[in-house]
Amino acid sequence: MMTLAEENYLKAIFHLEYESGGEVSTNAIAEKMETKPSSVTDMVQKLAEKEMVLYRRYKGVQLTEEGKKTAAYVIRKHRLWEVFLVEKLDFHWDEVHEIAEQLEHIQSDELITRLDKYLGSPDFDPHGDPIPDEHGVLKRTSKKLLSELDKNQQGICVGVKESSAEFLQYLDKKGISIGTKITVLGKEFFDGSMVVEVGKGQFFISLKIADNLFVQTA
Amino acid sequence: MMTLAEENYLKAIFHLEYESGGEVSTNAIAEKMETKPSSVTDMVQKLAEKEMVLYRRYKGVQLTEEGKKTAAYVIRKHRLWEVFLVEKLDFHWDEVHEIAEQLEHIQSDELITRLDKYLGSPDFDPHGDPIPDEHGVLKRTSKKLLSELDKNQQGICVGVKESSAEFLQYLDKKGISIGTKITVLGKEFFDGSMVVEVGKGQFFISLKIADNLFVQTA
DNA sequence: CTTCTTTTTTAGATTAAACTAAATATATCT
DNA sequence: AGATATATTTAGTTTAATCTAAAAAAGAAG
Repeated sequence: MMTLAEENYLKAIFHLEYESGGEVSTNAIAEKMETKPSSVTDMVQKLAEKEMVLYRRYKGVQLTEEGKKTAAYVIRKHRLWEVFLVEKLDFHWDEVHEIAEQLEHIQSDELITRLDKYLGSPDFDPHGDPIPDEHGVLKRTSKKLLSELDKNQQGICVGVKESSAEFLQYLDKKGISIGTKITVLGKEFFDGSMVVEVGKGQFFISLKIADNLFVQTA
Repeated sequence: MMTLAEENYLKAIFHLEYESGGEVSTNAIAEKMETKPSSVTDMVQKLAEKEMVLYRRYKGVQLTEEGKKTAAYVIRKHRLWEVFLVEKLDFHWDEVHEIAEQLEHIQSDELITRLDKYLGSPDFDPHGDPIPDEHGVLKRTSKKLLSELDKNQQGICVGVKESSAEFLQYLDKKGISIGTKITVLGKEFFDGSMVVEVGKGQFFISLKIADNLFVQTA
């Protein structure tokens, strides 16, 4: 069995591998986990003994198949709970992360099987991130930043990159929430600002905003 | 903040105080927690420093008001989650204890407020035990064992004392589940066996069965 | 009111997960 | 290549929660 701390490390390594493609460094893990590199070394050695990662001193870490499966399952649980919190308990999408961070460690396969069915086996969480299936496989997603869209393209808002209270308030004011369709009417080259259409309105959006908003394209 | 272990000790002490009325002994706690008395002493001293219990060496322990409130809240969370598991996820009543044992430690007042509302603010859990309200107050319950009923009395099944798979199968076969009305038609003095009416049927029940079934009386 | 038993506490050790400080690899730069 | 900087690991501590074994207090019995 995995401890809570071990599960959190596996999750962090999983995300880092996804971002970088290859092996993951001790420092990168330490930064993501908000801990010291020496603590990471300790833990990584324990995970290597449990055959959850391949570890070469001074070189880096890589998840084994077993490690990947375990990490994906924790992420699956996290995202399913987020769906539950938003869909059933009416939480706002930016309030659920910390609670899901706790719920993801509840140990009961039966619970997750039933929760998944109860929620209608969703493919994405409230932030637009894909939910791994029972085998740890992630659905391919076409999620990208609004700033990456070109003139005349459109996308559906699926989440935010960093959610400060002010930013979410701004979105509310502009009538943007999950599922809102956004069309790029114009794009300035020199500062990346845009004019977008949302519902019946049109307005200006700065790069800072467009760089912080995830959309899904067709 | 309370740690997971501390919360479990408070819960155990709460239940023991309820059973015995007065102060609780180190040994009693050790037995309930399935741990050694020396571990209990350590923990009880920590809880005393946090002013969750009153502790007099060699004498015993007693919850403070703060300790009672904290324990009742953990129990409230446990029982609300049990309702969720049975009502929403269709778990059987005897499968939910261990999962609720984990869920009860999730820290988020907002979560519990919303969960309670979502479940319709239930007063009892699937075992017929009362759910403490937001202030830690327990609804008075008239829950008793079926074996305590006299001839011609009736009760509504609210739970079981010890739930083995065989026993629950037996109940299923006889058409008894939560909410079933049971009327005592006759009671043998020398062995405590009964004849009961359930729905349209009448049948014989041994003391062993009647001693294991909780009913609520008017 | 001593003696014996039981209960409770103390002292010292262990494990998981973190930390600090020091040592050792690896990487970079002139 | 040699010097310096950076990354990583090791060694030794700390804290929470447990344990075993030994000591001390309380309760029971003659």
